[in-house]
Amino acid sequence: MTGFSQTQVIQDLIDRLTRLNAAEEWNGPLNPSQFAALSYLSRANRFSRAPSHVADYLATTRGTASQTLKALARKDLIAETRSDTDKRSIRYDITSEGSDVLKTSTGLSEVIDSLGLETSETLANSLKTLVLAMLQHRGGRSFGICNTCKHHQTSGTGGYCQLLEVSLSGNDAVQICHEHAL
Amino acid sequence: MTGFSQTQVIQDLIDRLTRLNAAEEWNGPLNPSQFAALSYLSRANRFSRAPSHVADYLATTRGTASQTLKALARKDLIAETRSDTDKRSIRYDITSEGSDVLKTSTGLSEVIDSLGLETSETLANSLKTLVLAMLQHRGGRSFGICNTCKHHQTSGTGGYCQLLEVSLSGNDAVQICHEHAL
DNA sequence: CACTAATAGTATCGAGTCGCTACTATTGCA
DNA sequence: TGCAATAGTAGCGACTCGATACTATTAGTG
Repeated sequence: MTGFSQTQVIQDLIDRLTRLNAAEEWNGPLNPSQFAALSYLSRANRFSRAPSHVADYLATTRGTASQTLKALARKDLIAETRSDTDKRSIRYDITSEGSDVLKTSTGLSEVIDSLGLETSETLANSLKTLVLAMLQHRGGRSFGICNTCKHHQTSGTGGYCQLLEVSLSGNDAVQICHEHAL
Repeated sequence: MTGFSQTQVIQDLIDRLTRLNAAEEWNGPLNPSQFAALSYLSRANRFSRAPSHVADYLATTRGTASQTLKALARKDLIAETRSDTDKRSIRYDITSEGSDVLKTSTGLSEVIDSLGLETSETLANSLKTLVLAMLQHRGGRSFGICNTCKHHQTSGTGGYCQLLEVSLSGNDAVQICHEHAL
């Protein structure tokens, strides 16, 4: 009798998109969680590749993230490096095998590519708004690109982070940082 | 060094949205899959509540869908009804307990509600385009609302389906049908 | 400087997803 | 009548997921 509210419609669309994407992401040897973690590690800078950062980014717990990372390490797609300065912490770097796995394009990316410029522009903006609102709602970090951060200082080749007090390579500066703030 | 392509940005946003939504959907006694299946059953008409339809809608296999539905039935959130005409097929109807579980609002719906009319309108349209493209890409059904279908005929109180050759209640006509076509 | 708290990571548990293969009924069709 | 298609399920192995409990290590405070 009653129709559906706009909120319900959107929620349903997101749910379906989620499922379709997940079905598509069972790509090769990885499941969606592993794929997401691997993809994150490939784009995060060296200060943001610890299990706890992955957990934050994937909106899960440290325990679960730890297991997922161990699974990826078992497959030699990532390699673990212990920190010198803090003996508790670990950093996972992507291996060349890991990079190769990410290169195989998913069904989703093909679909997005076929969407047309204006449509994908609108889509990107809508999604950005929604994701930011979600993050704010649950008090999560936004994880932005290093060189768009208020702590970033340009200097010669790379840059400098005023928060961590380290100099940044050109590569560091264009990757995702967990400390990102505006 | 290199930036990110628009496609990559969108794919990442969808991945994050997926994870945030999934984290939010571990609502009460259900996991995301169970929640999605229950939600679908609450909105599907009586011709569309079989395990295979759920599998189609959730973009998974019959085996997995069967297990998820058994789990929901064990919790008395849905009840199974065997068909009289086809002794192979089963229909799962939502129980009142099941409806109650769906009433608890998720974090996602709260966020969408807070988004503003214009923004949510744009979001809905973008998502619709993307989901339809995804479905087309993988050859899935669109699962539209019964009374927007080309087989639907208005008649007095409810309607009539020319494909299934059955008369429809007013309730049937506003629910999701797996046979939906334009 | 010692002691307590916070933090980083992990192991383990139980329930469940997921793709897959194999299997049983039942129905449709030629 | 017989064979193929269809509907649903069981079981397998790998894995996710939240939760809890645990070990190191580091930070902060008196």
